[in-house]
Amino acid sequence: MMRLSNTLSGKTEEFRPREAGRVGMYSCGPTVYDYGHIGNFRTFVFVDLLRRALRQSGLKLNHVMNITDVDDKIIRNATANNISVRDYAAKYEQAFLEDMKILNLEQPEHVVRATDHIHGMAKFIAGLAEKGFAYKTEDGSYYFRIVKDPDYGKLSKKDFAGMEDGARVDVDEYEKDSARDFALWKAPKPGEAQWETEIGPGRPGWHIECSAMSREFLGDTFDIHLGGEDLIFPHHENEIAQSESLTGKTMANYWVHCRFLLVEGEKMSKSLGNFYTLRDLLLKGHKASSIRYLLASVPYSRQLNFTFDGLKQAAQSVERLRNFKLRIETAKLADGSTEKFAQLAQQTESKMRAAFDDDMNTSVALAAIFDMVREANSAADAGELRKGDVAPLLSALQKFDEIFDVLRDNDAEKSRFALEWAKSAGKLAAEQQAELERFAAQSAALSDAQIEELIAARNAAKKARDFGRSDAIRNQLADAGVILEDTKDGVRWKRK
RNA sequence: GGCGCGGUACCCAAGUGGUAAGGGAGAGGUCUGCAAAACCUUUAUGCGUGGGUUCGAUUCCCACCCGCGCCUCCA
Repeated sequence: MMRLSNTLSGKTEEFRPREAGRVGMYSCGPTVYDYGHIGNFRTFVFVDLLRRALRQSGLKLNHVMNITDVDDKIIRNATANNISVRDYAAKYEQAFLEDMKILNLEQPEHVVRATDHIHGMAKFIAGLAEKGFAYKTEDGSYYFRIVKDPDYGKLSKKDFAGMEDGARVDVDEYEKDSARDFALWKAPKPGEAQWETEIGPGRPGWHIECSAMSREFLGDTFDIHLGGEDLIFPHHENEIAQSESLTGKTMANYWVHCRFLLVEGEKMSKSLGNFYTLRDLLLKGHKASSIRYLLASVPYSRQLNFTFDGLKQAAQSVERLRNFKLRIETAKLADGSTEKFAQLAQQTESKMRAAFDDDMNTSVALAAIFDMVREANSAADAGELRKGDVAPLLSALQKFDEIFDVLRDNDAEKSRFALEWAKSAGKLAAEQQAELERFAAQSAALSDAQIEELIAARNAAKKARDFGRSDAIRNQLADAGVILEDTKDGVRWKRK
């Protein structure tokens, strides 16, 4: 059974789904006002890892993720770019979905747009108003009345009881009863997106969408609510206030938050010049798998220090795992099998399972798989590995990759995608143009059969001790992006 | 100021009241016509500093120093 850090209780707890074998979870998705940055993706990678681990442990998932496609920033940016809010948001929603694919993030069972559920939100607010938790101001906005909710602050551990209502009201907040009250519904303003609803015209506040949509898809109470740690307050606190005030029930049993990502030890920010979108990194030549690996390698309950050195290290680590897989898949081995490898593989699977169960400790899971790789490599070097040993080892690798998903090598096509995107957006630097051409040349260049043919020719040349010719072939293949490895068992090759 | 997290080798990073996982880098080696790649071995008498508890602390307690987060839009 998995243990998870529950912000609500402040403890790491056994995860017990409400319904045996099934888990209902909600994760806060992106606000599509710009391209996603690596901080965003740390959280999304974590959510993806958790999804996969829960499923691997036998649970059936019902996971909802929202896309916030109307908010202040979107409206502001759309206005600045002189396009409609709808078109603006659609562009970045599309980009986000592309980025998810680049990072091998699975699609949640339900990806829901805020603007497709406006009426549900209006209805939700009407319900709150009916119970006295919401009030309407003169301009037609609605606010949540915090003094009505004695539990307010329970997630973020803030004590609002001592704050006398009115004593600290900011004079600028003229419309609200209390400075702490938050917007549920914003009255229409000229030029802004707005909807006609039963509570009047306007647009939803940020917090209400998650309350309304989670309830619609998951019910009054569900198992896990996920998000970045910065959402604890006010966003998640407000979701709880809205949902629990309306239904009188617990909204979610487990509130799990991913810690922040730092860049070179500092908070990522545009002013510090250490702000990177996923696409920035791909255009700098980093592989999608390196990025996913690095983001996955540190447990979510710890801050992750993202560095370019770390990214290189991650690339090496991924290579090591891929090379091992290639090695045991292609090795020429004697028949038979050895009990110790079956045991090793079995133990590795158990260790990984235990690591995931222990609050998604990905570091420990990685240690387990690398231990296996080292032991199996040693044995293979010593000639102890047999044909029958390959299957259990591959099985353990597969279990690993069902969660981490870094062994498939489709990095080149993803980098190429990013380059082509940059080209169409007019952001392509000269060296990136060259890189793009190189990709084009490579993919057009050689078929597998042609590669095999050239390798055979090189082998023949080597046998005839015509090293000039064999090296020329090796260079030709290298130019085409094919890397050769001479091993005891013959030549192994892979595309770069 | 309030609340919370962390300081472990050159870098990233687990972990535990009983003597430091894993990865990367470096060094050495195996393999090779050479090279690359691959693989192996190796690298912290010590886990921010000072006290305390204990037979024993990196792990618990106290103080201090440093870094980070939230408290306002933010993954």
